[in-house]
Amino acid sequence: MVTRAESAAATRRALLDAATSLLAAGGPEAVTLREVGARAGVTRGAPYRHFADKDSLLTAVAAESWERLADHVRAVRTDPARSAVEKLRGALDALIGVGRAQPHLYQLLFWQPGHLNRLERLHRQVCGPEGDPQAASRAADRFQDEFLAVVADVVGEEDARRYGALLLTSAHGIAGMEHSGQLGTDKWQTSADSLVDTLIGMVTG
Amino acid sequence: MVTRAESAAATRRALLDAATSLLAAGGPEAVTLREVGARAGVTRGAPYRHFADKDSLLTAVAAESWERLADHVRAVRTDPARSAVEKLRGALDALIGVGRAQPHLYQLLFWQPGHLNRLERLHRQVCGPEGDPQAASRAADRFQDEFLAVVADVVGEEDARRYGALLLTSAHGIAGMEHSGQLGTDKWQTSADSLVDTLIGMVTG
DNA sequence: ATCCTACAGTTGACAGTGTCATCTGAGCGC
DNA sequence: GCGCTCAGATGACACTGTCAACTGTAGGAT
Repeated sequence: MVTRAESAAATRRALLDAATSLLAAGGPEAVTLREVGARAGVTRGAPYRHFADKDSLLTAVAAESWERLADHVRAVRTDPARSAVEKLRGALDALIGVGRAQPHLYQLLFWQPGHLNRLERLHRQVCGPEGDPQAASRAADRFQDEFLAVVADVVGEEDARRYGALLLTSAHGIAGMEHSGQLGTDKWQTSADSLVDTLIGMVTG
Repeated sequence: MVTRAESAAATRRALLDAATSLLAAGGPEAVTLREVGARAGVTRGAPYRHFADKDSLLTAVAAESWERLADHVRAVRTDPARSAVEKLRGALDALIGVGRAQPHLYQLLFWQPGHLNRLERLHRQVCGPEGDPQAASRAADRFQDEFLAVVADVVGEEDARRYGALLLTSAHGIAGMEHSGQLGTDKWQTSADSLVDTLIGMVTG
């Protein structure tokens, strides 16, 4: 037998897994609450016991992904076998790799939180904190902190912010352009990896 | 009195204007064919006489926006009052400016075409060309050509591709991060404009 | 002038969707 | 044991994109 809390936690986990899987397979349009519920073994109304609405569910998925990304960068950063520059490359590749392997999820990471926070933040100020949509922002923050630490190991503390912002935005842009297929053309005669090389060369040279 | 062709062209124009307006105001979710039709003075079924489906309508909106962007960069590039570096700044600001002023449209520019082309290109190969979804890609191509020419004026022909790709992806990343609100935090202590400065300094210095 | 055709636009219908009010039933404190 | 709480089920509603069938008129053919 299982306690009620355990059952509820398992359902919530199953809902998140189902949403993540559907998002990866077919984008946000494919994430329907009915299908999410079905894959989690519940019906369409059940998600509303765990998330305010569909956007909250997707925001929770984004939060988990940010957490994974932050953990990964932390693991890279504390790997004694890598040099500082190799760690930087690992961090950049991590972000771009998500864009490449899971474009829908990647888009969610940078789109949903911003879209939500603009409106929901005001909403939370009125209704009081609910803890949910903040989670994505905090997780993204943690990723940025890890990334900043990696950059600091390469260019030093005082230049970390300046170069970190440039590196992060550039990596984000590379991922986005690659995702939209505008880097694959022979017009630019380059690749994401080559651009990362150039980027790293700029801050180390 | 108006001819039938004139009437149809006017309706198509009104549909595009309505879709553009709705997109700017409330994002893709707010663009409903019923509301688009209502604002254009027709009913919900009318758009299907001009566009295959909702995605085609949005792709047409994206194509028009790419055209405007390309025209703007061309105007900047051929402005005799500006230096080469000032032209580069103008081109970068144009892209970032769209991201700032019309985030939903900006997202459409880089998201929809890539998402569609991946699947639709195969579809067109079977059903024969329809001319519509290609328009967005061609317009985006024209923008990139203009941008490439601006970059060539600064760094020379042979380095234009290499630096052009880096500048374009970086600008895209800056726009995206600013849009998602992740540049506004005091963590980075920088701004989109400041990053553009750094970027230009890197390729000119 | 009359018929005919092409076609822009209308209308009714259908399958899905997110969301909510209401109901049900089982875990758990008393 | 009783009763409360809450996870989940269910019915309903408004709204969406999409298509088949229909209507009316511009404009060429006779």
